[in-house]
Amino acid sequence: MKKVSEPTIGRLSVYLRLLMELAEADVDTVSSEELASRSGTTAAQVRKDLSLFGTFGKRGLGYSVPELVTRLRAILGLEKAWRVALVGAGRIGAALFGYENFRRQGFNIEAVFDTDPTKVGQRWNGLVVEADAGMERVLEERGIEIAVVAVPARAAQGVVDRLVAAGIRGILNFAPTQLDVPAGVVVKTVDMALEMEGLSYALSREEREPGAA
Amino acid sequence: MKKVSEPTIGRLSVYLRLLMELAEADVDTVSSEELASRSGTTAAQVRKDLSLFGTFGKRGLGYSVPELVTRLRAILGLEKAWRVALVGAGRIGAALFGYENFRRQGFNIEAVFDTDPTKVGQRWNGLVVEADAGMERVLEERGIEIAVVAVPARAAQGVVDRLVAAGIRGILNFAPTQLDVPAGVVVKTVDMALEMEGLSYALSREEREPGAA
DNA sequence: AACTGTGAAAACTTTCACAGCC
DNA sequence: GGCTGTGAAAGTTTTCACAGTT
Repeated sequence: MKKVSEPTIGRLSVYLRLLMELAEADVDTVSSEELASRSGTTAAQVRKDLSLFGTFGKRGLGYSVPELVTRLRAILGLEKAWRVALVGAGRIGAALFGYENFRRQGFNIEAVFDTDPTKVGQRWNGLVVEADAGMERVLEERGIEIAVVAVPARAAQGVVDRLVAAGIRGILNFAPTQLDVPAGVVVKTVDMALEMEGLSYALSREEREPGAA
Repeated sequence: MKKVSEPTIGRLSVYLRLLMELAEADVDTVSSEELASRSGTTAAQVRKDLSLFGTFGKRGLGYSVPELVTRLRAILGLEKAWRVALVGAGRIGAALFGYENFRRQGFNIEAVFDTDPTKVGQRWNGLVVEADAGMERVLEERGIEIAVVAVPARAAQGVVDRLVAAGIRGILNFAPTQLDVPAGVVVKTVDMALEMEGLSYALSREEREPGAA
């Protein structure tokens, strides 16, 4: 298989979301042009992205919505349910825990950890917040595959080292810090402050040089 | 000025964060190599990124930490305090409201809106959650410049249209949906489900073809 | 006629490599 | 000697444009 870029994978996720909406509305065929306009890209880009994984469309017709949903779910590894642990039961952790879009795509949070003794023992919608100290054992017992790290920046690398040692190979990181992990472990960082600074840059540039995008 | 790419701006934010840590630790000089290794990029990339905005370093020596902090803050538009409104007082809104890194970089949340009558009137750390209906007036009265949209996907476009009509030109969007805005309005979307699907893709690919990055 | 799949071209981003300065 | 600033080269991603299929 050819090499597939990060932005391509992001767009595939977007297409999948749109396709699921279309399927919901009983639309059964869609063109690359339609997918493009709904996802803010171009028809050629949609076709190129999909063509990296096979030929799913019918010339003259477009793509079958149900088929493409199935294909994209397979490509993105969303046919199985992933077992997820949440490390850090603060506000960001709570937000994620309640985030419906996670569950819907098959990401099941099956353990929550925190160091704070006042949080340990709390019931979160049927799950009990567990002490950080027993994390490794619980991860193994429950076959957790993905961890969401929602702890303060200074604690993040330590947590990640323990997760990696416990065999976790996928990490979604909310701590605004660079994380070092060995090859074979995948980290995605969600950095809200960084996006906000991107806005700040764009807005102040518009003030300085009106007309710039 | 030359055109500056999105990834460059993201890296500048990362450099700034590192530089502030270095300044905290009273380090006064740093090389591109050092910045690069701490931010997961290359020395050439650091120098190229900075050189787009001026010549800040000293050959043979490196960069002055305090000077570079000042310069980057100016470049990113972080010298002023931005007035921010939060639309949606759910869990994601609450997480953002308490997020220290926002406040620290000068993003001050000065209004919170929600449609839910049980939320309206709640005190959030000194701020009162206000009814969505009065949003436009409050935005204007308080001179709000940036809005954070943390409402359900189906409500997001409607909210954004109202924000744009009220003169907001910068939006940080947490709703997993494509938003249409006129030219001159900047939207950054934080999409956690999308990042999670990126992890799913990477992990299931490793299972299928071991050894792939 | 409508629309996909895809090589080739264009645009963009990163890396290299070295001259120039401290 | 150490390190920056930067043109030129390499690599990557997007767009174009059209042959091919239904």
